[in-house]
Amino acid sequence: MASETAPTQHFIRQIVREDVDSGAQPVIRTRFPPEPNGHLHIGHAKAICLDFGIAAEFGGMCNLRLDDTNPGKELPEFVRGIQDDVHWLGFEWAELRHASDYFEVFYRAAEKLVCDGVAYVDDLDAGQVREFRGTLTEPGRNSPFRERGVDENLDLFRRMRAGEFGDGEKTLRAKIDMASGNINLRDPAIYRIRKQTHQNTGDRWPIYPMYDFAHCLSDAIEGITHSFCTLEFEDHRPLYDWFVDHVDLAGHLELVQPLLDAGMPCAPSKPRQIEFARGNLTYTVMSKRKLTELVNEGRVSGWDDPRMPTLSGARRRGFPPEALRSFWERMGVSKQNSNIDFGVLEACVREELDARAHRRMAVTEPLKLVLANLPETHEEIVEFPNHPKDESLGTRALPFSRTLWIERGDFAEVPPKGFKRLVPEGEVRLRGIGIIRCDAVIKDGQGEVVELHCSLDPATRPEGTETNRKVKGTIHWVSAAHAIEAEIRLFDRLFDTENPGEEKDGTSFKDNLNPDAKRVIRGYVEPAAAEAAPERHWQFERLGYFVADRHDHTPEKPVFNRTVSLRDTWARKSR
RNA sequence: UGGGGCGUAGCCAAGCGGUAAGGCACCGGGUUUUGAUCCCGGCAUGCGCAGGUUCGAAUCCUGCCGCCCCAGCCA
Repeated sequence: MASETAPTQHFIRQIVREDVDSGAQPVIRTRFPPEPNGHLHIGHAKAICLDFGIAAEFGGMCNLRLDDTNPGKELPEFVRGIQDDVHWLGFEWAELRHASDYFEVFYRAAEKLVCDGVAYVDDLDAGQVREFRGTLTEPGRNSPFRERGVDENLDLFRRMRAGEFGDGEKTLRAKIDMASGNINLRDPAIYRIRKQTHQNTGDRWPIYPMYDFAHCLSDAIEGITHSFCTLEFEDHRPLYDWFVDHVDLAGHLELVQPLLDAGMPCAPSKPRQIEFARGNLTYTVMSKRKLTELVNEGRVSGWDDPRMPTLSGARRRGFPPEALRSFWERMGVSKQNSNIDFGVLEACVREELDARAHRRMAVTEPLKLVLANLPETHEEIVEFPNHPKDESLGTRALPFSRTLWIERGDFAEVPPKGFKRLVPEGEVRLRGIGIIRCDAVIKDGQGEVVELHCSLDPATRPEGTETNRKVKGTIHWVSAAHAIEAEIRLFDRLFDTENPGEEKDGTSFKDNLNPDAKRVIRGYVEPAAAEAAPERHWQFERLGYFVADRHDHTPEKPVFNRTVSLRDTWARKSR
């Protein structure tokens, strides 16, 4: 396992720490609250790590709550996907909830606001509401329906619930302040009419609560102490507090009775919303709209395409969940908008995989190499360690024979300066075998190198007298007669510009797609690599980290995805 | 003369009045049967700018400048 660096101090940890130490919040409760209207991506992983991580760190609990208050956008397929992704990342929720579990409570809470005279039914349509709202610099005006009496409001609201009105005909609004500089406080909508089937509650409700109303009350219902969300909700916080305070679930437990009756224990809290900055990554996009476009237009094979920044894509690509977690831990949490270098993530992936991926040999661009001084029939099995540093990972049997495949790039007739691999008349070490010398270069009619004839120095074999003789290069190989042909999918960054989502000067983010982000080739792998179970990670020595494809790989027809290449200072230098 | 946030190295980020942590990247060097890993060293006289307070300021005060978010019956 990769070594965990000390947790970086950040403001959220400090706040929670203080609340715990002062006794203000002896038990920490958090929640991860996605809307089930799409798939989770690496950006969501930051929130997941924070929500679940803080709870775990302070001995508290974290719920998974599906914020499903807008029917029509939400699908059961997404709620399943979200659960899978959170589990895969390595977290377990205390309770799985849906905001829709609380619809009855929300409704009662809304009736309470009506009775308290701080909510009213408005007949204005969407366009009129917009006109009355004012602008960023001008105050809004009161709706003509703002001063309706409590009885009329209550009657109207009940009829909204009974389904007597059509979509958009009426809304329930909070009576706050149409002149507020904070537009969220200009009589925000609490309920809208939407006669649409809901993914969890079917056709039971013709009206649905708005996010601002449902979210804070859901938090309170679940006894959430610290409610983390992203920066754009900062100006919603006054409204969050307004609803929590005016509804006052803790002081009106009758509102929560439906939950108690349903056997859902409930001790409402006064949750505190704390905002942090999202984490963006270079060379990719995270917006749901853009990701959806890539999927729908067939630019990628699906939500779990290994090039996608979705969690299912990262999984298929071979990014270990531990790497995603250590990545976000390393990045910290702050309120500054950021654009994190994709290389940091890759470094985390390499760190994790270096520690635990078994080594195997594979050749992606084969060139035949014959060890001419070995007998035609020479064949042996060498025992080779799975890891250069961790002996506990054991060994595997590696077949070796007279005819091998090596990497075409490991031979050069006219070597560039600094080249350490095989050249005519030159020597190089064959990994795990010994030192070979290139005696002859065989070419075809076009002058293309098709075969190398080499001789193996027996004294440099592991049991020989000159095992430790030094040569400058070591190359990898597979035995031609024993190697298994495999499909190898070489993945790279999805986009070839740092900020593909910018779309300046009328360009589309899709113009920045990296055409080489996926290359499918056929190569050869040693038998012990082909045997892998799906999702097994290997390091193909000198090439990179690969994973057996979750869906397409079988030992008979192996398919490996390149997760990330090895760090390559040679390629960088010779660039 | 709308409201809310944010400015510390190329990218993240700690710092909470006592003299700029750490990671990634980058540049040197060492070890190495993976040009990997690992190990050592270098990388902000400087914290958006300008003033002020103080023995002492990235930290406090004032004024500027820059960037982000908000006018859904989305979340």
